[in-house]
Amino acid sequence: MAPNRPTINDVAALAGVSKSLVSLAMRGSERVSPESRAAILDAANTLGYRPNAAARSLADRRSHTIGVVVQDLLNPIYAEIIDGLQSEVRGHGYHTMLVTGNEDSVVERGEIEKLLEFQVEGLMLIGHRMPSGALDAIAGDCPAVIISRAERGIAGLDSISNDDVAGARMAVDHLVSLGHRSIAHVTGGENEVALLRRSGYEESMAAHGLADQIACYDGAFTDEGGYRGAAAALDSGAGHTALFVANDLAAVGALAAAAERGVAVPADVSIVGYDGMALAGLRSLSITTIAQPLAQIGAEAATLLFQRIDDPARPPAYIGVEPRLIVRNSTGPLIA
Amino acid sequence: MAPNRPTINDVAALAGVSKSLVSLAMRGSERVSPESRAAILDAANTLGYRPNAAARSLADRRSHTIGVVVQDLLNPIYAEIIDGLQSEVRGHGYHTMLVTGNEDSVVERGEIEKLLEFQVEGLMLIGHRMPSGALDAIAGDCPAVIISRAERGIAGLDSISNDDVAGARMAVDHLVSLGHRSIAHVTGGENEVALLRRSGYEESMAAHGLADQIACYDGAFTDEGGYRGAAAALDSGAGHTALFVANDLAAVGALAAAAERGVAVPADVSIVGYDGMALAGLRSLSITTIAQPLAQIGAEAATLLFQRIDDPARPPAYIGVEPRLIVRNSTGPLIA
DNA sequence: CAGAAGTGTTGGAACGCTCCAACGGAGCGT
DNA sequence: ACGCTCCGTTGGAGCGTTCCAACACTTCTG
Repeated sequence: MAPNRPTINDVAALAGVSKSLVSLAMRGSERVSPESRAAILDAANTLGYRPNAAARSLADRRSHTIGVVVQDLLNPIYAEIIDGLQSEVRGHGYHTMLVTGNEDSVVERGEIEKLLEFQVEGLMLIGHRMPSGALDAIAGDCPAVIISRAERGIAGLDSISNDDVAGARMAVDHLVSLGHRSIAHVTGGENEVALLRRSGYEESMAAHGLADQIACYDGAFTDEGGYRGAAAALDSGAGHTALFVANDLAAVGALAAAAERGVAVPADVSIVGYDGMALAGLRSLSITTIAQPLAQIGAEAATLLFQRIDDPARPPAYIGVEPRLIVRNSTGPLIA
Repeated sequence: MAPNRPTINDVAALAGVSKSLVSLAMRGSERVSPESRAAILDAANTLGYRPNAAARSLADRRSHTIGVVVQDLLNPIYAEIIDGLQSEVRGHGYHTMLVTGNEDSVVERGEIEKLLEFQVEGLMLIGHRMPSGALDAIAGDCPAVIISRAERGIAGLDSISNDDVAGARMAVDHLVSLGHRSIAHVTGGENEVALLRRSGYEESMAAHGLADQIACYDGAFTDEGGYRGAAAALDSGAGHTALFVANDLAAVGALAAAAERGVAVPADVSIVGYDGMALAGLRSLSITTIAQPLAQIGAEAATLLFQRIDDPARPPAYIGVEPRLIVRNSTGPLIA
């Protein structure tokens, strides 16, 4: 810890120029003579000068930072989205500030507030749990994009997500095409995405004339939640031959519940997950899933955000990306 | 986007007091009369005032922020550590700024530089890949703690890690006690932690009189790396009956490689991982592992950091936490 | 060879906040 | 009535930057 960090004035003094010129040189301006530039860089170097970002952002009213709020780091799909995000954001010369909401909308609101105090120039909310009223307010303050949830028509707010209802239908369609009829659903809880997937399940079941077979078991978007829901389904005595589990993480838990009960997958029960997280694709899990293009979602979200930063008045945009069925070894034909 | 964000002066004008008093009130000072406080809060509210963090940190030279650099978000163990961290940091009234190094030491250095420009008051490096020279420099600039790697004796730098060598020995000891002799190691690459685990493996093999059985296959700390290394080990024709894989993520990949080859685990080959990530414990994977107390590591790291912030001159501290063997279903006795 | 057009450089104002010394007025004791 | 303290309050300086108008030179232009 240097007793006192060198400032631009120290550099200027050492280099024998004015602070203005140092400022110019540090930002790589053209209009600094080679000699001055060399002297300045030299001085900066020997002093260990580092520009103060707070002062900079105060002076030019730009923080060059965008805030990313992620619901739950423990779900690897968010990490995959963030990976896609980061490179895009860095490419635009911005810095990212990542905070977690801890699946608690109060904490989440607080963290967002903090980000706004930092004058972030844009906000990306990944898998948020906020009521839409709050979103309204946020969008009024700062360009924002919602990832993983469709929010159409809120002024100043763009969103990108896959079509969860369609995806859920694809899962059921797949199972039905394999001959399954008693297809249960392990839910992801009460959040919006979970509800969409659930309604896709119900719709598709009804469309196949299986309305009477609809059975939902409470779960969550965690391995533990999937375990719990699947355990309930398997222990119900209803004789389900297939499970559509709300997400991949939960599907891993469901696999565990099956293994624990000596229920073979897919011979006795087929399991379909959702999200397409990389881990689920490994041969040792090999979970059939409805995959979202995660990295692409991250990258496109960034694009959306920068477009809005350029033109804040632009009408709200929504990008829907297509989920895709990936058949692996956790599903198989119904064995009569 | 408000055309112009309200400032402390706007609030002061509306409330009919001075900006100094607003400043006091916003920070919850005792010495503001109830009437003034009410008027100020009211004005702030109707204007939608939000203090500017940049201006604040410029003025009082404190950012109230600590920077967290994580190597690779895709490895869930980091998420678990960060979870432990965050609550501790929030509890101290600090905010955290999280960036990823993308497993590239140049990017990592750049991100750290950015954090320092933001005047973070402390730095936590999780699983970093920097040469120690660079660490020296960083520690000179800012209180820092290294997580997951022991760095003893660098002034101003604390560190916390588990004992990777001892952990690796435990893994081998466990396998030997099950009767295995041809125990191969799938490495985690050339980084420091991977090398420690490797040397623990070699030491323990030698100690058991199995020096001639030592066999390392190149892998990485990723599922794909584990897959690759395990594939090489299983295809080598050396008849290994056990694999010690550098981390859990890689062990998942190793499981996949085994499954793909029709090699039963643990009947044909036993597999031990390292880290204790939550996912590995699920019944469907059930990987025997050397577990680190992840959340505890995060929390203690935060404690260490705040101690150093309080007393920057304190001699460097190192906390070693004990890894622990967790036996699951991926290991079993050698079947002759 | 005067005036115009650059080039490189400069000091000062501004950004929005916190800190500090100092203020006036109320309440106290003498 | 006087000074004293205490309390709530205030204006101004300062934090480290960027921006801007203006500067002194040099180099062109007609």
